[in-house]
Amino acid sequence: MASASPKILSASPASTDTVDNSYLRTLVGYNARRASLSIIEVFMERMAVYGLKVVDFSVLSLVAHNPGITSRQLCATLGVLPPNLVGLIAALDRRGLIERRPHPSDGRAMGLHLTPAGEDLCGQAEQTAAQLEVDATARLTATERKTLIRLLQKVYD
Amino acid sequence: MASASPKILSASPASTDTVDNSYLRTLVGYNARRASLSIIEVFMERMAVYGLKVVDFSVLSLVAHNPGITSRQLCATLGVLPPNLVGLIAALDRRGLIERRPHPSDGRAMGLHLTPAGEDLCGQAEQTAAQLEVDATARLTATERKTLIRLLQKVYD
DNA sequence: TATTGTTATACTCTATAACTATA
DNA sequence: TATAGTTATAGAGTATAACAATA
Repeated sequence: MASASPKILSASPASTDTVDNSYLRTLVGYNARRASLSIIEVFMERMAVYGLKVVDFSVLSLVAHNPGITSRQLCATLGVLPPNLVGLIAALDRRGLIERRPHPSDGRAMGLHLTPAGEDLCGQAEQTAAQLEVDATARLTATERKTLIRLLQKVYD
Repeated sequence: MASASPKILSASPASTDTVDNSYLRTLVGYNARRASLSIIEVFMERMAVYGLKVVDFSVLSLVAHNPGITSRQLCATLGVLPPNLVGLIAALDRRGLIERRPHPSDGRAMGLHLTPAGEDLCGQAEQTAAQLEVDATARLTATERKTLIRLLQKVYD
């Protein structure tokens, strides 16, 4: 965005819209958060088409690749607390995307499974996610994208 | 954490604590969010010593490097909405860390400045942040850390 | 005694509408 | 008319405590 009337720019540091954030930009945390938010933003937009929030997508995808997974395991994997997952699971159940079946070996737990409708929606959503990722990181080459993922995993693994 | 009794691991996919999240790990967004959260977690812990939240630190640092900056400019730079910055600024003012002076050329705005106490605290916090960054990304070499920052900025710039 | 799933609830963060005073 | 700062408020996200059923 080219700014208008740059004539009166004086020596005063924050006079117009020029803010010096060069120090914050030296911090990994600042950059990771900014990049994360910019990708999540696109994620939210495109998942809204399916009526899914980001965490809904994560749940569907994990259930798809781990049929019979329990709520407790989802919580541990996604960093969500059990009480906050209850309503989310119930909503996906009500929409007919997942099923809660009695766990084969633990009477307390429920095994989660995708319904055919859930399989279908999850498949579409995963394709959308793959495309979205490329779009949201369009300034990266394929190699850079791989490097970025490798370094990010090195941080949190 | 070594898991106990791995003997009874059967063919059932999500029987114990083994969850397959390999698909999610192919997504930049997932990895960026996980890495971001793991760094922010350490950030919160160490900033708590100064009674600062992450956003408080960002505000102090931006005011330090941009004396006279306005609330509006902080909002634009940090992605915070104006109503949500009001209480935050007021609290830093009450603590004697920043001052709100009338803006020299715009009667509606207030220019923000650090007090001597604010300068002091911000300096300490910035040093803590620099050390924290290295600790929170200890598995990265200095070169990898630089590369990571460059790629993250390429995503959101 | 410990754990799964659940309810109720509180706290924080983020978002929207509307007002005031200045531009 | 538009913008800076503010108030009030609503909504989403995240947190803890406690309970019933089962291990």
